[in-house]
Amino acid sequence: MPIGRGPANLPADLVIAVAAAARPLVMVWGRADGISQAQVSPPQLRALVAVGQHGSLNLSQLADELGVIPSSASRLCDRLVAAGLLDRRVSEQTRREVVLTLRREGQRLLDTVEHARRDALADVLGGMRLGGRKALLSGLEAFAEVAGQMAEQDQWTA
Amino acid sequence: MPIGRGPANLPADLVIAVAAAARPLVMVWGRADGISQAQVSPPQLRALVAVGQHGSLNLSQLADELGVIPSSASRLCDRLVAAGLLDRRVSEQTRREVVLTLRREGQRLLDTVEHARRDALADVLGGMRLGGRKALLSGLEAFAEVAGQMAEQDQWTA
DNA sequence: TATTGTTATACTCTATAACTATA
DNA sequence: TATAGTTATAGAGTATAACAATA
Repeated sequence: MPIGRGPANLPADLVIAVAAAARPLVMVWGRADGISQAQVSPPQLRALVAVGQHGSLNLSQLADELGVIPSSASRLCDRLVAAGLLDRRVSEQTRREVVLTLRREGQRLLDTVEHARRDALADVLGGMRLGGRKALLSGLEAFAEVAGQMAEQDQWTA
Repeated sequence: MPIGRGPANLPADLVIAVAAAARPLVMVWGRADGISQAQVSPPQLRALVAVGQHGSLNLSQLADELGVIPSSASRLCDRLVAAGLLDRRVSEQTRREVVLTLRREGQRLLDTVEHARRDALADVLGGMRLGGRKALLSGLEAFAEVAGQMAEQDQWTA
């Protein structure tokens, strides 16, 4: 068990309840990705998101982010470059690495997806009471803070 | 705009904040799916989840649930049946339909994924304060209730 | 004739293995 | 020699189109 973690006397009921209650939010979140499928496949969208979040990545980093091997990531980039969504050029520092960045069209696609995601969330939030919205936001922020701390810790550990 | 919905005077800031705060929860949720990848591909897992949630489905219903065409769903089922996770038999009522149900191994795989999901959530929940956990649960439940109502409404509309 | 499902074909995603180029 | 990336090959996922079987 990782240091400073573990099921710290958590009632099992709470975990089960959160897992059940979170499903609709996850489904609404994921639905927005669908509007990009006319232009790119789901793996291609994930690649664009990964590059967008980091600003730029090399091929191995992208493969790690996607949980695939570099070979697969390379082929994925072939198609994104061909589609004009991604830029792949040789690094000027170390000429055996490549630098992946979003092209304008790629960023535009991510913006479209993010906009659709907000619309989908707003659709539900609009039907909630003020108290529910406040609880949701503060609860998600508390979750995000702890999750972020753990991600940092993992980075140091690994 | 659908009747009784729409961005009902929602501050744009709130929507943006929720969209940003929800991302870590969605990521933690999705991470659990990874443990199934030794046995099945992501699309295969989605198919098992869909069948598991409905108890049984015919091929067209499964295709609808997955957002693919029946042809693709048919091929997907070929492999799940071959893997011993899914049962496909001709309906006794209408002999041109098939009835898809989980086999014991398929249900066991879903249970494993659900368990991993709860572990991943518990890992973060354990690092949160009591107030944060309460807010998260009540907020998610409020979201889920509204999302559920909208899903019902859509079913009648469609 | 309309509905349900399967099969043939082609393209994408992926891993394994073998390769080239750089450090 | 080790690292970064690409290419060849093969199996899985998908859509389009054509088909068979049932209602």
